[in-house]
Amino acid sequence: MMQQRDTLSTTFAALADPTRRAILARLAAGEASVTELAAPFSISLPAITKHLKVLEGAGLIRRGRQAQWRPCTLDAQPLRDVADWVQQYRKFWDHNFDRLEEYLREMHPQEKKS
Amino acid sequence: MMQQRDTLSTTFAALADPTRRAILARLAAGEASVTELAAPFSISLPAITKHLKVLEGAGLIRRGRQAQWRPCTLDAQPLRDVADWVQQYRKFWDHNFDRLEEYLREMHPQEKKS
DNA sequence: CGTCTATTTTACCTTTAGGTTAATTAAAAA
DNA sequence: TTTTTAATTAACCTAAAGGTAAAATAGACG
Repeated sequence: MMQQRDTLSTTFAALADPTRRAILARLAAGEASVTELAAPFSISLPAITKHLKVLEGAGLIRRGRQAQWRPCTLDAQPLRDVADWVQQYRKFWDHNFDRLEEYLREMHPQEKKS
Repeated sequence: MMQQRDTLSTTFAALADPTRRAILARLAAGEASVTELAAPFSISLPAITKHLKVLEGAGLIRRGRQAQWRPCTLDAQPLRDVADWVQQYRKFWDHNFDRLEEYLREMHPQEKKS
């Protein structure tokens, strides 16, 4: 019933699976092929392919071509949006939030927050 | 096929819906009843009840009782876990990450990261 | 060409997510 | 006690998520 999801929903949905988060963690260490990414898991290769499509659809990975391999690389940009979103709520758990925010304003005066 | 999800997966799944994120945003402004939370949306009350159960299951809200009302309040603790998780990837988008991390060490030497 | 390796597509299955309407519970209030 | 307001439960529907096995595609290589 939600045919065209907003970006943040797509990102969160992609992150809501431990296999996919493990794939991202692996890619943080560098490029990897589908078979390499599949190795730690007990699920089938087509299942991995599907997970990779979800991650690609969320813009969290990019895919290349080298012969018959499809090397995957991490793209953390959507994670930045997640960080920006969640940091709105920081004041609800961190009482030192105001000091941190002040620091960020001083440190990166050019980076405007929405 | 995933009968008992890990905490982070449950949290991300709860956040993967715009209605639920809007409910959290509303609760950031303070306690609200179910009817109040439902007001901005065009979906039925039972649907809201379900969303609230998902949020409660993820530990993102708590529910009280006042007469026939069930006031909801925000609990941002799981969002802290999200922030901790996503910040692992900060170096992939933020080149000033190292400086920020250093600052955090100086500012909050008592707060250890996992 | 035929074959091996890497990956995807197809077709299918089962469970879950998100929604509905109608009925029910709970508490206040007339 | 009956009614009104607030919210949930029950029963149901449809679509999407996550998985499978088997077949198909793509490219390297003997």
